[in-house]
Amino acid sequence: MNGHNHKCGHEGHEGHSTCVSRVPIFNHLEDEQMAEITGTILSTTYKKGEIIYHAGEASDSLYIVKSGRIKIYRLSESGKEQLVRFLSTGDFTGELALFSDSVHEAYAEAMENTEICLIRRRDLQTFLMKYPSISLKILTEFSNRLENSEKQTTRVSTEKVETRLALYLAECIDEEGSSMEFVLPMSKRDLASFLGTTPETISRKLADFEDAGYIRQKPQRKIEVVDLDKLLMV
Amino acid sequence: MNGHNHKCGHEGHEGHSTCVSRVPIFNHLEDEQMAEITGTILSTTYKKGEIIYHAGEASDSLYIVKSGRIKIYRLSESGKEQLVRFLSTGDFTGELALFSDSVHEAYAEAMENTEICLIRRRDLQTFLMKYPSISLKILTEFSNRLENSEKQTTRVSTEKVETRLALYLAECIDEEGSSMEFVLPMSKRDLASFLGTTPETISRKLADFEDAGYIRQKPQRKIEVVDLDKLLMV
DNA sequence: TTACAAACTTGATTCTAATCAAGGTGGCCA
DNA sequence: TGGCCACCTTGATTAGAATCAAGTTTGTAA
Repeated sequence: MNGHNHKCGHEGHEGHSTCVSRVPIFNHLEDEQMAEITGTILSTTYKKGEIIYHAGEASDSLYIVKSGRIKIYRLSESGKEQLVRFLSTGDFTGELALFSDSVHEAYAEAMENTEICLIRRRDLQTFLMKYPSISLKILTEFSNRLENSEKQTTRVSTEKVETRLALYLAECIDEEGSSMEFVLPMSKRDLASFLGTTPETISRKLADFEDAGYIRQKPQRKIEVVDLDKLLMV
Repeated sequence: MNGHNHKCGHEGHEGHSTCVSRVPIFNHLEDEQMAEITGTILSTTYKKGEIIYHAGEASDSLYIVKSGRIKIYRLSESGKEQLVRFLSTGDFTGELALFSDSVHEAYAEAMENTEICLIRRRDLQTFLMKYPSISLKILTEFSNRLENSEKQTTRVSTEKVETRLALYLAECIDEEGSSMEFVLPMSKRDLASFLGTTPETISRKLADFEDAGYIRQKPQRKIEVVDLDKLLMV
């Protein structure tokens, strides 16, 4: 395994003690319950670009992001890369392998320097039986993820690139609150991989949107949506 | 709601009492625990073609298939239908709405006359807290489903139709055990919707495979795979 | 058993997006 | 600050698959 690995918890190490208390799947527990979990957690750091786990590797831990950003991607049967999702603070991954396969099907890569908390399968299963509310949190997270994944499948199956891109931009705006401007959270290259197309096509379609007056592209991956309605009518 | 709905459990109604004991998410429990769950279950029947739930409808129940077959499909933003999965005896659905949205995102339709067991959200949550092992079963099922869904997204995003179809046929053979022959579990129309293509293209690609000597199409949706290796090299 | 509807096949055409190719731009490190 | 590398853009071409349009087959119900 890459990265620097060490036990944490009872050493009074500030950075680590907040690990459990910060993530949604645990922070609803009582203090002493959280402390119990903290005691079993391992902490690891990864540098930008390092692989956290890769497909085919046996898995026996849940990975929780303490700080930093991670991207999860898969390789298709023919070897092409497809971006699945991004994780940031509080998100977790590795769960597929924990509950079924025991082998990772995807790749996890640190996009910047990242701190990860690890819970071993055995410990996690103990906690799940002991504190059932943790399962409810994970079930909620899973069902959201499943919903997203199925929606994505449907879009890639039935919409053309233009529409997929427009919908994606609209979702970025949604998350932004009231502002009509946002920063693309990834390179266009990655966006292409995420939306199931090529960088060239992304480039062209964005240019088309701009020509049509639906959006305005600004420096530093900033995009201003000028006419959301028309964009969504594409 | 469609279908005929009635309480079951303590009436000694044979068909119903086995409802809980037959499904994987419950049948590992003690007899009296299963009996307790059975007491809260509602049973419903649907005729072929009836809609069990539809997108946008509020959801407050988990649906378990007691007998029959169900298909789950979604409509994309532009109104095209996409088949997501099939359920048969012992499978369950409706969970997305239970753990997060509370509104269905997909449609469930009975493909033949079907018996469904319903557990209300409130009851289910009680049981999940009381018997944590149920959560583990559902988590396992979710993670499998998530894995499938992400694999499907990746395939549709990165493989051409020919490859997707070949991979699908190969998976049918896998499930078949040692036989090199299987029956397509759905119409070609549905298969097209499932694989993110059109019936015409399915028809053509299967004809191509047959011409190339990789498969043989027989009456009644039967397909014999003659050369699996070459099929997978497509 | 016939008749009808749904499912399927095949052909011709069009369209979308991938691929190939060649610059351009910008960010970052030495 | 200069140079380099990764990212991005734009153009030309090709390929894959959708669409449109007839037929043909099949399953099913009267």
